[in-house]
Amino acid sequence: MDTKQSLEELMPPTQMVRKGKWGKEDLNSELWHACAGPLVSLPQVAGLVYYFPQGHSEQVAVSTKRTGTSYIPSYPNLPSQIMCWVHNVKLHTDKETDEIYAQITLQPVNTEKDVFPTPGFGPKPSKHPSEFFCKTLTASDTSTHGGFSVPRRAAEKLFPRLDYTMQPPSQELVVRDLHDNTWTFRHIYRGQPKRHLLTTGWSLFVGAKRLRAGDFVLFIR
Amino acid sequence: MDTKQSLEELMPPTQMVRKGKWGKEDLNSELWHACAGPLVSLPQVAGLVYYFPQGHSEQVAVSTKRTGTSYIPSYPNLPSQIMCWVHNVKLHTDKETDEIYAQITLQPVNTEKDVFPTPGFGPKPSKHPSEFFCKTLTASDTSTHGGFSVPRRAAEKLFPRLDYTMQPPSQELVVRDLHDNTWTFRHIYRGQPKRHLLTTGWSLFVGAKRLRAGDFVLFIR
DNA sequence: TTGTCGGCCGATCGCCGACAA
DNA sequence: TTGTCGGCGATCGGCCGACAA
Repeated sequence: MDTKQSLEELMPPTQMVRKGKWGKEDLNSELWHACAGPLVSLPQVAGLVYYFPQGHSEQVAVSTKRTGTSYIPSYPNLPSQIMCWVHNVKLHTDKETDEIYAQITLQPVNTEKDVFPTPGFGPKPSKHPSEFFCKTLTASDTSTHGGFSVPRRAAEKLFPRLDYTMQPPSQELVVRDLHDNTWTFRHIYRGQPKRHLLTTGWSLFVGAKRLRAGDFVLFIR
Repeated sequence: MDTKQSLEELMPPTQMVRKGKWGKEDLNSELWHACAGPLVSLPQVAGLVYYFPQGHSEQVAVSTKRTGTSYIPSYPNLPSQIMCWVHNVKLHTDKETDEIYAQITLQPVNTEKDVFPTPGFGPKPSKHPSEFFCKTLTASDTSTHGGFSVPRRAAEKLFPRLDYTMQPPSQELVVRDLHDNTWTFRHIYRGQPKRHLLTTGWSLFVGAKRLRAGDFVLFIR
């Protein structure tokens, strides 16, 4: 199972956000979109969209692996697309896997005229964070043998600047995940050649999130 | 959370049964009743029972801790007791906590005459195992520091007899839980004064079942 | 009779730079 | 630049009898 881990830096100390409950809407919305990627944009509440029943049905058939007697009903007389009014859009994250998804409540309408027109319609682009970094975890990253190797650019762009007069330079990174849980990592710059590492605290995170090589983490500022 | 752990000895090697799926009905039924205790007896399928809606509603209200907007509906015109025909009785165990419960399917009837009479009605006592032992776990039992201290009477009555010519006397105990999972424990008789202990394998069981001091285990033969 | 503890030893964790891809 | 490894010290797991409740 691939698990996307998102990390958000709001301000020093660094914060990491993981999929979860939405306490601060702005914060988590940005994180959610960071995980979803730039190609995903959600419809606006009170906007008009087309709902494609067959496409949805096929998605459900693939994503739910039912066994035995259950089956997917088909509705031959259903139109291929249904104009709908967007009642509500709610961002979610799976509490176990941190996988993100959105819950969109739709109400069918016959024509556009059935809906009270609202100025400013149309696909408004969602806010995607400009400062982010995503890394696929290596075997060394998830092993109990050591910590997390931070790509240089990620550390320099997103993490609070280290005091390089220290020997070795290091700091405590306090980070929040999407569930509003906080995690503390030791960020150190050491080794020959020099590299950024997350050491103390990282293994707790790997264990709690059950991360495996191939999963990925996402940092945002 | 208190978790009841039941252990069943069928024949040497010793077996332990924990709440779970019902492969062998006889085996698990006996275990289920061992966990439920002697005061619990279930109605027979095709028998007649009285259903008390208010009592059931109060039970549900207590056991489900709903927060916020949900509420328990009340039906003022419902009779206090409803005569029912027992369609089905199914034994269950929670896969996470091993807590036992029964699912009883009822159908309301107006009078006894609506039901085709069957000879041999009445509360037939459920089979309760005669040879069993139950122990509340101590801090030492669940600690990572050591194993499980077996009460002398339990070991002598339920476990296969040790070969006391060995130094120290010990054997491998293979045990099955209610989910039909098997567990292997080293059973040894040692120490000064001598006592029965479960050592190797016990900590795996404690970890997998997330047992805490205060939970209890139940052995049956 | 049995719950808790100190002692002890081996396994694992986790921090380090070496080295190479 | 960064993934993997050997080295190593610290911690933890888990088996033992001592001791006392």
